[in-house]
Order: sequence, then C-alpha cells, then structure tokens
Amino acid sequence: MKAPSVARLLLAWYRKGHRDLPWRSTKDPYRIWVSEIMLQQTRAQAVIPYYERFLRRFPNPQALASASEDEVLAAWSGLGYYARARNLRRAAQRICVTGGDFPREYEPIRALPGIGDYTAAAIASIAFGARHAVLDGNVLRVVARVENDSGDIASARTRERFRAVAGEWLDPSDPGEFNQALMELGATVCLAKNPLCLVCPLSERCRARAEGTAHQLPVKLRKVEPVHIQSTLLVVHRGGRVLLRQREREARRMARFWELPAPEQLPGARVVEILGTFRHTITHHRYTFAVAQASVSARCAGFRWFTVRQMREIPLSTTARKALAVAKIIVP
DNA sequence: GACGCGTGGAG
DNA sequence: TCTCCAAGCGT
Repeated sequence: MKAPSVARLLLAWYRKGHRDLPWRSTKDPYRIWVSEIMLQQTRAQAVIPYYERFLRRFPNPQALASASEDEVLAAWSGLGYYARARNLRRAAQRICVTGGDFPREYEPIRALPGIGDYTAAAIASIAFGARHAVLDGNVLRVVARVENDSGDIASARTRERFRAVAGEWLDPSDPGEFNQALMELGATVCLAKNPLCLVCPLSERCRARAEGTAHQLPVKLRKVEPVHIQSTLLVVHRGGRVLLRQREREARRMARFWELPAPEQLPGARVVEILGTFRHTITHHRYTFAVAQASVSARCAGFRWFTVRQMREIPLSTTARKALAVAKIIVP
C-alpha cells in the first residue's frame, strides 16, 4: 500500500484543530495582505492586537492610501520594521491609482513595494488559490528536517532546493490551506529549539528524526557580533508636556519618529537627576539607556512639546516609550 | 550575497 | 542575564 502524501498527513493534522488566529477567518486579499506584512519576522501573538486595531482604522486600501504616513506609522508604532508600514501605504496608493482592486496574480502582487517571494506566494495562494509554495522560516525548518538536509539556509542554492521540495509537497487542490498548515506545523510542533516530534504528523517520514539530527537543523552559518552601546535620554517636562524631537525624513531608520533627545542633541539642557535605566535592543545593537530628568532655559529649535494624550497620535519610538515609563510619565 | 532593520518572548 | 530568533524585504 502506498504511503500517504505529505499534503494528506499535514492537512489531516491541520484540520483536526489549530490556533484560532483572526486572519484565518477571511479570504479578503487586503486583510490577508496586512496580516502577512505584519507577520514578517514577527510572532502571531504580537501581531494580533495591531492587526485588529489597524483594520479598524484602515478598513480597506482606499482608507490606507488616503491616510498620512504619520497616521500609518502611529498605528504601527511598537511593532517594529517600520519600512513595512511605509511600503504598505505606498502599495495601497498604487493599487488605488490602478483601479482600486487588489491584484489577483502572483507577478503583479510580487511587484508591489514590500512584497517579496514569500508574501506574494502567501497572498496568491491563500486569497486566490494560486499554486505557489511559500518558503518562510517555518517551511525551511520543516523541509530541512524531513529531508535531513544540512545545507546553509542563507545560501540561494539551498533555498532553491528547499523550495522545490515544498513545491512537490504542495496540495494543488488547496494551496493556501496547505501553506498555512505547513507554517503552522513549524510554528507549533516543528519548533526551532525543542521540536515536539512525538505529536508530529510527519514524524514517520522525517529523516532528521530517524537520524536524531532534528535539533541541529536547519543550519544557518552567518552570525553578527552584538555591539554594546551606552547612552542617555533626557526627559524635559513642563506643565504636563514633554519635549520631543523628530527624526529626519531621510533617516535610514525610524524616519519621522518622535524621540527623546540625547544630551548632545540638546546642548542647553541641565541634568537634574538620573531617574533610572533600561535596556533596549535594535538588531545586534544592545543599548543601555540612562533616563535623566533635565531642564532647559531657552527655547529649543526643532523640538516640540507633547502631552501624553498627543503622544498617542504620533509615531513615538519605543525607546521613548520605555524612558517615559521609567520617568513614570506614561504607563508601560 | 551580506547587511540593516525593531521588538518581545522563550529557554 | 543573555542568546536566539519569529509568517522577510530592500539595498
């Protein structure tokens, strides 16, 4: 008797029960799109509240396209990778200019800003049933283990090989559900650290499990050394308002975000008292910030005063949020 | 191909 | 406390 296919095993497992995530209950390409962008390098748990708030605020591409960049960034603030939000808005504008309907084919979807191979395959398969296998971190891990393939997943050759395997596995009758099932398996069973092989529907045909190599796959060679940085953020408040500066439009990262000044950015400031410290990591940069209460005598060109209420309406950096929490001006 | 980009959770 | 990394993309 022929062994059941990967797709059959996987879909049977998936249909038996999976996490109830809000974007699973829709085929609206706009909602699928927003969820896929938010999920890039971001855990589902972190995405859920942002997804729901974002869609209430921008329920369709037209609403998103007509919003200001600051409004969109404010809704994204805290989620990270802010280029995603800028690209999302730009893509919505492009969609609205070209008729207002979300593209239905892989190629035009792939051509939108912020959409790469993964996201195009995810949207095309989930929203439109197109036969494209997704290749994300979950799929790479599952394929590496089932095939017991120790290729470096940062290399293009390995990724092409893995993509071919996922394409072989793909269930042509429901590519979208198959893709989600494969990613769900990676997210909940075929875990990076501690794979739950005992409950895995693919364990019978998993070569890494047979060889005992699951925990060391997939192989990723490159590694960036962390850099430790110490700095100070100044909290200047006066009459219930706090002094903030805005990053330049051209800044490489977090452009247009409002943040607290460092001492060198506010030369006239006088430190009154150190209120505390906190840590924050941005990619491989590990910051330790001291939070200092400070005062200024003169007016501060390029700065603006914000109330706590106003801060909810602007893109506010997470370092500023953490520092203002240390200063007990906002609640974390 | 290698980097840079945010954040918070898990172990 | 520290490391690793989670539904990637653009340069």
